[in-house]
Amino acid sequence: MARKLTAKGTKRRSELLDYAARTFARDGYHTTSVASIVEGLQVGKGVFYWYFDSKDELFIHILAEAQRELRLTQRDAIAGEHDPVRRIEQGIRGSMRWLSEHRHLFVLTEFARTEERFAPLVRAGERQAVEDALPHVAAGITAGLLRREDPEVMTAAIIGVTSHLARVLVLEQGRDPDRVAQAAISFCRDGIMRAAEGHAAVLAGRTAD
Amino acid sequence: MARKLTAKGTKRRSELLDYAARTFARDGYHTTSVASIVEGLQVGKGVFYWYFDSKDELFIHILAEAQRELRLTQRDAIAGEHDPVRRIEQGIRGSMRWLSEHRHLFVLTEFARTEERFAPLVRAGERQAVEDALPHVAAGITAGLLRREDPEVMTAAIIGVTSHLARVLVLEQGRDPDRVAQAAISFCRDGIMRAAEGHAAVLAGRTAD
Amino acid sequence: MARKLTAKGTKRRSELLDYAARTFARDGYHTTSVASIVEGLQVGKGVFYWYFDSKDELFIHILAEAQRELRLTQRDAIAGEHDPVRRIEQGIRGSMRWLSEHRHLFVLTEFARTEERFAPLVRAGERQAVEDALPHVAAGITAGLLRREDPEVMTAAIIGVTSHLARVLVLEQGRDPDRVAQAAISFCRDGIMRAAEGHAAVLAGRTAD
Amino acid sequence: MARKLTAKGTKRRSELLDYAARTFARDGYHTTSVASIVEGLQVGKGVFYWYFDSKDELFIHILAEAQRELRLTQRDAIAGEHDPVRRIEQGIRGSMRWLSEHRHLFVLTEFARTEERFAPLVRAGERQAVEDALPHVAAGITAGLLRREDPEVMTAAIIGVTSHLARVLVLEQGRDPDRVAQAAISFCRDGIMRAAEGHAAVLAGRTAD
DNA sequence: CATGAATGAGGCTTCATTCAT
DNA sequence: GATGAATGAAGCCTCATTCAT
Repeated sequence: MARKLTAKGTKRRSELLDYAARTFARDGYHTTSVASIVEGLQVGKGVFYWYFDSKDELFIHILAEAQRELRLTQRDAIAGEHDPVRRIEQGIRGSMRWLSEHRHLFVLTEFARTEERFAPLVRAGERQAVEDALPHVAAGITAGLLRREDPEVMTAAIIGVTSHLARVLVLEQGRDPDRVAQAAISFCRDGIMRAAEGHAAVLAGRTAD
Repeated sequence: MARKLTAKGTKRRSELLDYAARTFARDGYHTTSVASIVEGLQVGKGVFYWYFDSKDELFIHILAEAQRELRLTQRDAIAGEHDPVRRIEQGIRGSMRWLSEHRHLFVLTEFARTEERFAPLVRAGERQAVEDALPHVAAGITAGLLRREDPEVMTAAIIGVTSHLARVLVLEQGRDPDRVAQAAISFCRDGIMRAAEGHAAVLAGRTAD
Repeated sequence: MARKLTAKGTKRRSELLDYAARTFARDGYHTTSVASIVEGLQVGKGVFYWYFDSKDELFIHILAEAQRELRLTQRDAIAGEHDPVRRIEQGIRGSMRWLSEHRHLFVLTEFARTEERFAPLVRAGERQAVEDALPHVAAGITAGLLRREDPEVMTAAIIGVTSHLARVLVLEQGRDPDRVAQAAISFCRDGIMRAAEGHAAVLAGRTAD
Repeated sequence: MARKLTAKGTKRRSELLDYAARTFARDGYHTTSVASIVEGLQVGKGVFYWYFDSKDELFIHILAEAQRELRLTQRDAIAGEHDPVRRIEQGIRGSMRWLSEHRHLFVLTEFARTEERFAPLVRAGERQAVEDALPHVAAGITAGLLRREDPEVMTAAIIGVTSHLARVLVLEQGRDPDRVAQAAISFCRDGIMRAAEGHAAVLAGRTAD
């Protein structure tokens, strides 16, 4: 593609992008036909193929854009923050808010994972996310703030908590994203155990298994 | 359907179920045609429709069966364990092992969420999972073992950690499921923060936000 | 086919014949599958092909049998009657009664006409019906009882009135077949015009067209 | 459907309608595949579904259109005629001519009656036909021109004569429609009995049954 | 005789994509 | 830039028929 677009053209293109993304998310990628997209926008079929090479290309574009935006949001969220723990917390907050505001893009990632031609993109994005967060976790460990565990595992766990709570509590149950972010942070920080003595005892039991 | 099946028939049916599940997982639901399934099993097309009403019905069946099996595995895993915390830990171990052994069923759930005709099933299964785990979390709180937080949130977070680590570390990176389970447990128990003093300080900062 | 059948076999065969005929009539020939027939009778598919070579053969058999029965009914109805006009009347009565009692066979004839492989059978049956009735009409003319018109046309018209009233008034509206038969007879005998002088006048008008 | 069609599109659509109707009539509805229709018109398979939602929908459209046209023809045929008897006669003439000119549509109605999803349409059309003709018959009775019998029965009988003679004499035997129409009229007017004395005698016999 | 299982051609329909205007 | 029309491969499913047991 890479066409030079007029102002009107640019607008058309984002309309397509946005409408398609929402429809894909609501009805599924395969269930949504190109015909239904152009019909929904009241334009001819030619329009679609004027702006995009194919349905797949359009989808990939949506996906890439979503990843880019989420990443920018996270970057903004932690800007000006230097404490590694706070950076992580702000990252969680930023992600949660973005996910709640772009819920339709969330499910698209999920779908993309299920087809081999799209999956690499998702995996790359995920690796990127880990790479982005990893330094802060590592710094936290180095600074003696965080538990001395495999930082990659920790990072993955944080992402797991954040995205799952986003889906279940924010998207499905409609809870307030900031509150949920706070809960995710709290969980990630301290886990479920009551602090103090309890630890040692149970850990002892564990080791005995 | 609900056909009376002979021994041979029962076997065929499972073959179909299993082969289809693996193919759906590998290539995607829509990308896998009924034709390719029967071809893979070297049988005529009619065989498929002798055992299943439709491709959708088959898929739903696979999904339901997977949820049932995972649930049974979890039940078995915590059987004989009375301590709530240990129950949770064993639940995580059981789930992780099952997910690693049935990785193909994992991705199917992910896909199912992306189409409205399948999504309700997934959501129901997820609610079920929360309901199954919730009592143990609640019991842990009552017993003074767990932090006094919204038990539903905690449960969801545990599930989020478990499933995400299963995917990223076990399925994608091929790590040992038992080790990953242990890591998940550790994260869920204690979070990322180094115990002791750190807490109060940062929490104070948090409140000031 | 032409298999030697045991007593049980003969019964099975007519069960199939009857059930198939009713189902064909209710749902249509193509819409009724062999599978649905054997299922409705709670037998295996082998049974069907034990008694009949094919679905088409079965249908043709039903058709032929129906024509034969109707013809026998008509023969019985006019037996012992020597007056040509009365013979016609009794033929109408007999037909009407038979049609009302075998309504499902009625619609099958209608369908058969729409496919070239069955149509000849229907046409042959219809020719037969005309040939059966024609002599009585001809005799009526010779005897000076009936109008001196093309007897074939008259015969066809009588059949048309009978079958159409059977369908609309008896089958669809549920009226009493004997009453309808009487109405058909009355119409065929005297037409719609009031007797006497009216005729000439209008006929004169007609000729002037 | 309800698509905006260009001139070319409108033409295509009629081609499909017409070709399909003729093929359905010649070979039967089920025996005619969508594939054979588009092949016969030398177009791609998609063309069919560009203009119609389904094979069934197309068929229903053909049916409805045929009923509409026949009705218009009848209306035209009796236009300018005020005498009820003449109206009936002209109606018969018009119908006969139309049926002979659209013989392929005739058999389609017959088929439609044999499947429950189409049958209501046919029955509705038939009721309409009766309703259209009924007033003239009733008027004829009131005016003392027609025999004082149940007008609905008379109407149905007239339709029965007309359609049956159309099929047997015009379509199957290829006789001249105008001549057949005249014969139908004659039959409907006066029946088969020679006028005058015969009546009373036989009617007496009838009553004695 | 009878059953459950299997076959595979063929039917209807969808849909990404292309094209003439 | 845009439209309606067209293409045709491919998908899901049905069903008459056959076969092993």
